[in-house]
Amino acid sequence: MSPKKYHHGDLKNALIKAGVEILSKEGVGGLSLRKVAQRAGVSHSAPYAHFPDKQSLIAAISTEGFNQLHNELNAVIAKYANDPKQQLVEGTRAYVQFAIDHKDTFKIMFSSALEKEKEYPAFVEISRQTFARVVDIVKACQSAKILKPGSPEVTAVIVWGQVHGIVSLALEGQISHTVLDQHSVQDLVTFAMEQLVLYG
Amino acid sequence: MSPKKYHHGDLKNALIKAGVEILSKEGVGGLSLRKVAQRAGVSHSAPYAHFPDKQSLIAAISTEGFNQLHNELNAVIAKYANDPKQQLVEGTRAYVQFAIDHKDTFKIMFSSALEKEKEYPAFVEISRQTFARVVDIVKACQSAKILKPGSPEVTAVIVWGQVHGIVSLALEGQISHTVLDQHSVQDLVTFAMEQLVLYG
DNA sequence: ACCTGAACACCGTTCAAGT
DNA sequence: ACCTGAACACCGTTCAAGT
Repeated sequence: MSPKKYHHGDLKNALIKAGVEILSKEGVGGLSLRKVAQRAGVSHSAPYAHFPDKQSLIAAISTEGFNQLHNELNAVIAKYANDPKQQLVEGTRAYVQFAIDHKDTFKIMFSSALEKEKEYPAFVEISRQTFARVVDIVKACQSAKILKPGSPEVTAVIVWGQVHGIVSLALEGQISHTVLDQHSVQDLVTFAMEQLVLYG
Repeated sequence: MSPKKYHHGDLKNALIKAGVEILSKEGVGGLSLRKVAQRAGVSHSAPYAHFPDKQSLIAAISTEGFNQLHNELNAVIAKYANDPKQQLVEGTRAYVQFAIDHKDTFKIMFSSALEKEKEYPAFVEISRQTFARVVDIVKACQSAKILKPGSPEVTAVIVWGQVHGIVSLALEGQISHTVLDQHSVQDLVTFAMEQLVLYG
C-alpha cells in the first residue's frame, strides 16, 4: 500500500494551485483549507506544515495573482515601449481582462490583505511593484502630454481607482442592465480613460 | 421564570441591528448567524423563522446600508437643489464618509449581491434607486455644463466607479503610504472629481 | 406564528504520534 | 522535516417539539 507515503516535492505550491482551482470552480465561498488539502492529496492538517493558518494560504494565492498581473503589465509596457498611450490603453485592458478571467482570485486579492497588513511581506512587495508599474505608465504619459502634470503617484491612484472601481462594480453585479446591455465592461473602462486623457 | 418567553415585537429588525453591531465591532470575519442570534437574545435557530439562510440576513443588512446611503444622497440633493456642482462634490463626500464610517457594512454591501442576484428584490430595488440618484446628479451637472454631454447612465457609472474604486482600494490598504501620508481619501477623491469636471 | 434544543455535516486549528 | 489521525470549538442548517 501507500504508493507514496508523503506528497511529492513541493506541497506548498501544490496547495496554492489547488486553491486557485477551487476558487475558479466553486468561488470564494467554496474555498476551505480542508478541500484544498484533499485536492492536493494530503490530510486536512498537512497544510499547517507550510502555512500557519488559512489567511496565509489566501495571502499566497493573492500574491500569485499579483505576480501574474504584474507580469502582464510588464509585457504590455515592453511591447509598447515607445507608445505611452498604448501602454495606458493596453494596460487597463489587461487589468480588466485579468479580473474577468479570474473573478474569484481577483476578488480575494482585494479582500484579504486588510486584516493584517504587514504580516505578508511577499504580498505587500508585489502589490507595491504592481502599483509602481502603473506609476511608470503615468509618468510616460505625462511626459508625452497625454496625462495632466502633477504628482504621478496621485494620478496613478486616480487611474487605477477608476479602472478598479468600474471592474469591481461590474463583478458585484452593481452596474445597471440598461448600461451593460449596450456596453461591455471593457468599453466602459475605455470611455472612462478617454475622460482622463488629454486631447480626447 | 422566563420573563419573556419570546423575543419582543420585532425580532427580524433586532437581528439586522445585531448584525450591524457585530460587523462594526468584530468585522466581516466575526459575523456569524449564531452570534447574531445570541446578541438578539434568542436561540441559534430562531433567525430561521425570519431569514431562510445567512445570505438572506446579509442581504437585509446590505439593504439597510443602501437605504442609509440613499437617504444621505437625497439630503445632499435637496440641500443643494440649485447647485449641481455642490451636489456632485457633497454627494461624493457623503459616499466616502459612509464607507469610512461603516467600513464593514460597506464591504458587505458590495460583496454579497453577486451570489444570487435576483433573489433579494428589496436589495436590488434600493441599489437601483441609489444609482438613479447618481444619474440625477449627473444629468443636473450636464445641464449646467459641469460634466460632458453623453449618456447620463454611462457617465454615472464612470463617476461612481471613480469614487468607489479609490474608496475600495483605500479600505483594502492598497494605496501607497507615500500617497496616503500626504492626502486623505477625501482629498484623493476630490482630485479625481476635478479631473472629470469641466473648467477645473 | 414564533421559538427551543438536539442533531448533522462541515470547518479551522491543535497536538501527540509516526517516518 | 513532513505528514497523519484524533480531538476541540465553532459554524450553518434542519427538524421534531413546545407554546
